[in-house]
Amino acid sequence: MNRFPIKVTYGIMATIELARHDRTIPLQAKAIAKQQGIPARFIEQILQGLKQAGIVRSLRGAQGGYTLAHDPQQISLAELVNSMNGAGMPSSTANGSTERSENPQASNTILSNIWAQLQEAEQAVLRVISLQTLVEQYQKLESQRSLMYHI
Amino acid sequence: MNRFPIKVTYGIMATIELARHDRTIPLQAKAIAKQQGIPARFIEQILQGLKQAGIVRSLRGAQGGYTLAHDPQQISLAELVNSMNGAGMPSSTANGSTERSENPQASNTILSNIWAQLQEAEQAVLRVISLQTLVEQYQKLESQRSLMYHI
DNA sequence: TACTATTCCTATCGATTTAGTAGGGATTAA
DNA sequence: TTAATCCCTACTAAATCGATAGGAATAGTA
Repeated sequence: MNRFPIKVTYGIMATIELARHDRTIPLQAKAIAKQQGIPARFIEQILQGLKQAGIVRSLRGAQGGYTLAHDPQQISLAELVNSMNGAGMPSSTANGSTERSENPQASNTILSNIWAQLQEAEQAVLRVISLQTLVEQYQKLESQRSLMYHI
Repeated sequence: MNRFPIKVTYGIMATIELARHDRTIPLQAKAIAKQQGIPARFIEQILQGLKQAGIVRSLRGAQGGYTLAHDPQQISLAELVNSMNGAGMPSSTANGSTERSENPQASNTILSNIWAQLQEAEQAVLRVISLQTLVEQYQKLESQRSLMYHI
């Protein structure tokens, strides 16, 4: 059961697709959408966010498209997920303080602290997974799938 | 920054309040609401969920209310959080399969696996924190707060 | 130059979830 | 019998999620 927001899921699928593609040739949003079965106009938005985060580069105009800004080994899943959850994404709240009331209650202090621990535990998992690893897992699963059809 | 759903936050606040209270005497939803500044009709619903999960017991009628079902040392934060996120809560989807499409894509397999790792990391953090610990932290912070007023 | 393919920017929209509110029935101590 | 309490169900406003839509800006190519 994958409970990542669909935006995060799509963003990761897109970067996997970019990583599998020749990095010297831009890959179009439309091509990624078709390949991975993602709504084209939606993946455009997500790619904008990934660009803002410096994870992908873009080239406009005919023959334009997107390329990875760095080597797949240098991109951690933490970077990917954080860039799509947090600020900088098109649909993120531009507002400065949408914080929940921040009452100085003891319970709030305690829960904020526990929340921070959970965040750190999550980051620890995500930091050790690279895009390269994802691509390798992807290729493996895809080749298994093609073997299935062979039987 | 506390980003637990407010339902979870309130539920934890309520159990802390119950743990601070004489366990042989039921504490009313209304009293908890007043003490912790939670909407009374809302905390009622949440307490229903905690009851279904076996975390609190209830007594109906005049002089009724809620008591903890177990010793605060025996109740982990994992139990609390899980009981309020998952099934059994009044507002949970009773529907059997609201799963997201479950397409057999490789990317979905990979992300499901990573999601499971994140869940386990979260549980590992929550399992080692007991309600007793929360109460101790709460008392400490409250006493600090009363010292502040003394200066 | 004109044409076409592409990214980029902003707005809108329907469905779902969240955070409550509301009404009233069931139960029980006094 | 009455008042206090939990219990059950429905409703609702606001936020968030998962898109869709229109069109401006840019760049390669004929």
